[in-house]
Amino acid sequence: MSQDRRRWRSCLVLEGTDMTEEIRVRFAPSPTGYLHIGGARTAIYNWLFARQHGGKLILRIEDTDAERSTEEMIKGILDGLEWLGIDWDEGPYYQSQFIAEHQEAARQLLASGHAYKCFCSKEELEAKRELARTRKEDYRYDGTCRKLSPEEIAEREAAGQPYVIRMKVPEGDGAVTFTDAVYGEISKRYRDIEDFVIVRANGQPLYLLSNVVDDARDRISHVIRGQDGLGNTPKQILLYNALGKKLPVFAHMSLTLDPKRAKISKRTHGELVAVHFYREHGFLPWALVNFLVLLGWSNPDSKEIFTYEELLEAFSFDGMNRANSIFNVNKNDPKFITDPKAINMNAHYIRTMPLEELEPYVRAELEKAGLWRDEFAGERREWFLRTVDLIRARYHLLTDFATLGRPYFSDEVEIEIEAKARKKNLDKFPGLREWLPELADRLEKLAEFTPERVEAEMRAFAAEVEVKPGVIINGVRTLITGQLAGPGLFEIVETLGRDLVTARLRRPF
RNA sequence: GGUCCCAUCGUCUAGUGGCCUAGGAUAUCGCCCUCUCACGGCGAAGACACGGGUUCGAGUCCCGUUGGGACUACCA
Repeated sequence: MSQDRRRWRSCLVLEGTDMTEEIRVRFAPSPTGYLHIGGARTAIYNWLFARQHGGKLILRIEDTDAERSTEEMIKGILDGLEWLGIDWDEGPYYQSQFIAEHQEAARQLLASGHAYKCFCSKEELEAKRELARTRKEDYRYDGTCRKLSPEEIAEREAAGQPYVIRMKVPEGDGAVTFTDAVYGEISKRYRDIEDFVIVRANGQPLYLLSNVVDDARDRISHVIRGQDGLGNTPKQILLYNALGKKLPVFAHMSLTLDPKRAKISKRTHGELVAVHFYREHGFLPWALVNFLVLLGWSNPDSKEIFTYEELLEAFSFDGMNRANSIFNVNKNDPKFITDPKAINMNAHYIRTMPLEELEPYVRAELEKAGLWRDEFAGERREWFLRTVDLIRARYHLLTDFATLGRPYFSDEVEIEIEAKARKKNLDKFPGLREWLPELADRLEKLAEFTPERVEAEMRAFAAEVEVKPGVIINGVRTLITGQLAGPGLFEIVETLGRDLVTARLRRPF
């Protein structure tokens, strides 16, 4: 990578657009049923760029692949965006509604001599391609129909021969050259571009054409998309020029790969790469956004945790990395359901965000698990928030509140005891079978049930039965929470309250 | 195969020719804190793909090799 590329990157963004012109970007997913993290990342960058410049984000569904696009498929995408907090200003527009316009553009190209009708059949083409392959030559459409005389064309048309429309790529030594806002100057020689098809034999326009026509109509000023669009950009530029449309600024972003360096996809990774997977597994939307924005982008002072405002301030194409990045998921890892850094970021927000902002998320988890009680939002709200605050530092996912948090929010006595905890804190000291119920009686009689008094009582009790305080303390923790680990015991005791604590202490184990 | 793009710790990355004995984050390990586990604090280990140039000096510039990725459809 050359370093001078960096220098003009920031200027370039402004260069393509004078100040009187609106910044308009678009996110144009095909309706695959759900938003995957690669798409989400693209959407995020577009959204940030629009918001940063007071521009507009247009949502366009590229649904021309009819079989694949259903109402539900589209909804999956929209839900994902909405959950992430990405809002758009126009749309969703549907590419399929503009097919006539795409066809009209092709007619215009035909009329202006920028395109031509090609009567070669698929079979002929395949044969030529095969021949080239056996000869180890590289194949490009040979332009047979480009040389057809008007008479020959008329003749074939009269005979009802089907045809596709091909773009007439300029001949000679020239090249298409453009400056990408991330990748710098990209150049592709005409001779390396074949006369590509823009309209099928059945009259359906191809993506390359549709995309350009749509972007031009929607007055897109900056095309921010995955690097997989980089190779097609020269062809699209040819189309823009032939159509007499102004070029947008192109900004391609590196791709997101899996640990085997393959492009992440629904096929090979399934749910793991779906935004809704993260939603269902207890991610905070902003934590995901924050993580995703860092996948391929960074800022000079290495800041990693951003508020929305900070991100708007900091974001720039200057920080885009041109190298693809790896989304570090290891299926089968019992400890990490996804990239450890993503989880860490989620945990960071869980333990540091304002309690009132966390509250609705925890509530939703508890509701899902049947642990929610209305009083948590009413007379016990203060207790609820304090309890959330007490346990959140060791949770990584919102779902932890419903699983690991169960002993805290449920008033059932027979809380399940983890095997490891039972072994280490209960079984190891058989005396606890007598001591713990006895301790329950003593706690019952305590004048004041405060952390201080409970602690004093327990330590005194430990001294009486001649064991280290830890034996009693850990035994109590295990019996009243079922867990090996957790907050300080006396805080737990205070949160659970006397009745629950003594009840759980008296159960046999 | 052709074209284009890319290459710094396991992963995300800083790096704009001397501030680099290569910095941060995460993950891992250790110590401190402590009733446990986290959090927090401190520390350890861990990278410039390779080879040539250019230069007084190269992670940084150039060339090559290797490796990876994308594009290359009458898919989007």
